[in-house]
Amino acid sequence: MEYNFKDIEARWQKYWQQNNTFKAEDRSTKPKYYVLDMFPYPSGAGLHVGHPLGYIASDIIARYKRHRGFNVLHPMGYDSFGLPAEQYAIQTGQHPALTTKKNIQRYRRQLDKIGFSFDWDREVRTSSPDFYRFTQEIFLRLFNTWFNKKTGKAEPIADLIAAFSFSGTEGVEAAASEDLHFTAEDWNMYSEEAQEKILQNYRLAYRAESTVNWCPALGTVLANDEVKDGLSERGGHPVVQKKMMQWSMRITAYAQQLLDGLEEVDWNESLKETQRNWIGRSEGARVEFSLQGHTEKIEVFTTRPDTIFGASFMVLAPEHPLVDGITVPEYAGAVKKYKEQAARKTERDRMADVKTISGQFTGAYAIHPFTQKSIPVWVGDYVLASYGTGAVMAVPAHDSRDYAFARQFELPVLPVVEGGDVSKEAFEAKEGTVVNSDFLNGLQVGEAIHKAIAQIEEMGLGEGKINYRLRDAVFGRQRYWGEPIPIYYKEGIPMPVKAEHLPLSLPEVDAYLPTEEGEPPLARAAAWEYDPEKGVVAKGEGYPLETTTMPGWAGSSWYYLRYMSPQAGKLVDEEAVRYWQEVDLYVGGSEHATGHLLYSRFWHKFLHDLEIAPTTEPFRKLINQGMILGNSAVVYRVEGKNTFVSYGLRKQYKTTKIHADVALVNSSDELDVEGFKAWRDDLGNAEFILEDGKFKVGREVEKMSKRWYNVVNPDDICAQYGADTLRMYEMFLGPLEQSKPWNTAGISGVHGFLRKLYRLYVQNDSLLVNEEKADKKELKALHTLLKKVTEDMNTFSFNTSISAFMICVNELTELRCSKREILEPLAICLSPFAPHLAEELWHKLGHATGISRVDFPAYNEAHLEEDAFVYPVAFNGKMRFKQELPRNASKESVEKEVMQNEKTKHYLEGKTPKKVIVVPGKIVNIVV
RNA sequence: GCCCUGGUGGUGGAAUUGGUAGACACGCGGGACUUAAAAUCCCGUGGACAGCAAUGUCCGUGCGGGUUCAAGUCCCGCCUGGGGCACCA
Repeated sequence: MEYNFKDIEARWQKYWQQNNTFKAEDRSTKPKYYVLDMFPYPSGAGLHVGHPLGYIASDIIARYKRHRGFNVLHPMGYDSFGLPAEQYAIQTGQHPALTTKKNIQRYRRQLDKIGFSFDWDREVRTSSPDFYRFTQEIFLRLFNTWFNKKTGKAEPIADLIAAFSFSGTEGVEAAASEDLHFTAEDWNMYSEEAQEKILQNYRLAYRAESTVNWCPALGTVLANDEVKDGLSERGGHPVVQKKMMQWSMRITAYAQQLLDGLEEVDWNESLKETQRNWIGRSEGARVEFSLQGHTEKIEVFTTRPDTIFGASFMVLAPEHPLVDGITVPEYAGAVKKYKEQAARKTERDRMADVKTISGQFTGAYAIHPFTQKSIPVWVGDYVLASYGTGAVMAVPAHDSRDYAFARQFELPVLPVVEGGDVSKEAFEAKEGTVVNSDFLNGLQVGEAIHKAIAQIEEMGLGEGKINYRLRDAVFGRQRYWGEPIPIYYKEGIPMPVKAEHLPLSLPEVDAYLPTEEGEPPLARAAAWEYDPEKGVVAKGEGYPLETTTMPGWAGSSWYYLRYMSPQAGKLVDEEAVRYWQEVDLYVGGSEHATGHLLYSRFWHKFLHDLEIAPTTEPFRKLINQGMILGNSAVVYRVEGKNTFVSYGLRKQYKTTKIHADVALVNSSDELDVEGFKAWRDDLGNAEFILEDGKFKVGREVEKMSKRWYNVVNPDDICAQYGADTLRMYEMFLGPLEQSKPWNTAGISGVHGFLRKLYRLYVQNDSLLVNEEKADKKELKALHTLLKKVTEDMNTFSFNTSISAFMICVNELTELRCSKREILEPLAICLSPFAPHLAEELWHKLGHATGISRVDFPAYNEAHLEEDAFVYPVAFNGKMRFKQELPRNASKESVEKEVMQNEKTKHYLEGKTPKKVIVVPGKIVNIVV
């Protein structure tokens, strides 16, 4: 019997399930290893071959670590709240819970076929009330916490209230939306409502009027990372800026820690860089400029305080609160008009419009703090209200945007750093000698920045300051299919739902759309009010409950902790968490760099402050698997006709491209014409212009998507070649972290390898394995493989491991080696990659128990050694011939042997070499 | 514009980190077995030139320089694919 993967795979998948083979222990004397995949959103389309790529890699590591004696936690679950299920519900009226359940079942079936070693007892689903009650608990903990800058930690809001009633804001250093000042008397006199309003300024989960990304098509707000180029990431709908009362997360409190934490994790550089860019730390100074005839001052933030003497005008954002107050009557009309015009522009317009410079003079003047000269104050939309202070001191000589503005409105340009020619463009380099700057003259830019800040602080004009680009994350979504926010409103004051009433379950609604008044879907629920004694009650019987739900990233920000104790009746079981600590290896796509991976670090640091999470970072090592791209097939239709032309002849016609289903194309790019005709109604009577009797398609590499008909389903591959072939082929395709197109053509090589390997053990239904002693060559073949695989486990270079397997098996086949001494370790080594086949072989070798926890065979360097080294002999660095020499020969004797060789003499042509270089074990180079 | 990454045969990709470039696989060409096909096995396969031949010589890792006995690998200057940030002061 040939290698019958169908039987083998079905048998061992059943065996693993029945024996609970991959159950992880929460208490163990073994060392632990936690290897995690980013859990999927169970979409209706099911899995394509790109999805399992990362899961296969993590499964290889998980299985390998088990062989190495680790207690491995390798769980899987579903990120099952989300927009697609909800939109499907809107269209069909089906409850999203139902479609989600169906999709999960399909995912599970597909995953099971590939033979992963997940501990399914630990499965989590973010949309399950058993899970989201704890997501809600974390929300309440965030609500009840403020960030103390002095300790660098989250602390109970009660402590802050105590501090306020004792000494007001004096001595309090808190992360806050606004810098507030009041005394203890003030605080104690405030109404409860006023006090709560102030507390919202400090809570880590808080409500605030903020400018949000509103997507009218989706009817909801979006976080910054969910917006790409002014369009929603899901669906690509336009997004506009809108002011709304919103729940937010004070992630900015942790900006510095999120930045610093990147130093201690083992992630790739580009991902760290993406997060650094997103956090966007910039060092500089806050400086106040007085205004002529006003007591208010304009505050600016600058990273170049050294250029302050070059400040020749100031620009306020159109939304800046001082604009109206300082504008002189004769400019009032023009300023008003300008502000309106700016307000009409969406974020997208502004971005598309970077080159048009617009602005308006206010008629007001500020006073330069050092020269006392008056400088004009303008309004301009290139200054953003949301960053820094919403105002800038313009130094046109050394900032290109200020420069463009100055040129447009003919404002003075004063160079203060040597090295540029400001007649053409701004000189922005952070180097050179400062000039025309009084006490800064002669200093280098770096020194001047420090001195300027020192002087600004001494004169009480401001201070050194660090700004971050990172914004607080909008947390409320006007949607149905998400975690309800456990808050009710008592006389308008947000109050936490009591712990005993969690989970606050999603109510039934009659439709999944917003109400006619524009309220979120939850406002439709018949029972969506709250009584602190009874819990959720019907309309009119309690206080109104919050109607927005949490965003998609809420559940995924802590699910990795839940896997440690998935059945615990509390957030986490302390003992389990103490044992598992953190995720040792996290595998997932880099598209989550500024979303999930940042938010979960934020929550983790918060939970660490509460002493729930033992570590400061959640994911020790992170690997981004590349995307598997689709290899689309395109056919060329002659314009205006229902005639298609083969790829090679397309240039002779005027054609348009049409995607064809890749299932209709064979590996030589030939189209199944009859299948294509039957594929779509309009193609039934299509004509085809062939080349050499065949119709060829063009190929294009694109994202794998239903839309391009280029989706390859792993089920089909499993049916045709088996899961082990699929697993190995996906790894063989190329480096894990690289994106690459799927190409089914190459799969035969890997499949052939597995059959060849099988034939080492079994032929004609009988076991070939014998008990003879292995010889040197056979041991070398095996140990070369063991060494390569062992080393590749650290670098995730599974593609080269598989090459090593092929070399080893080719060699053993050639040697006709079927010795147990070789084949037993070979089966274990294969187990992480092709687990079904490895189990089968292990069983055939006579072992009654499974292979999964058998010790991984160690390689022995002694078996890799050769009796003789083959030294390449080079002349002037060019290789000419090779010479075999004893392994333990000294440098000198190698040199002597080589110099006496006939060929050497031939190449030397009687000349004496200038130099002879012997690199032991590598090369001999003779320089003539 | 700034930052991070890559660029190697017809294709996917190797190369012990400065030491025989192109491992392994696909594809292609040739052969064996077979009535035939499938399957399997063997040989060849970067380019150019010379030779009946074994073989030999030269050129070759995006481009141009440099360091070195020796460069895909290190340094300088460009070109180019992918990703991130972006009127962020």
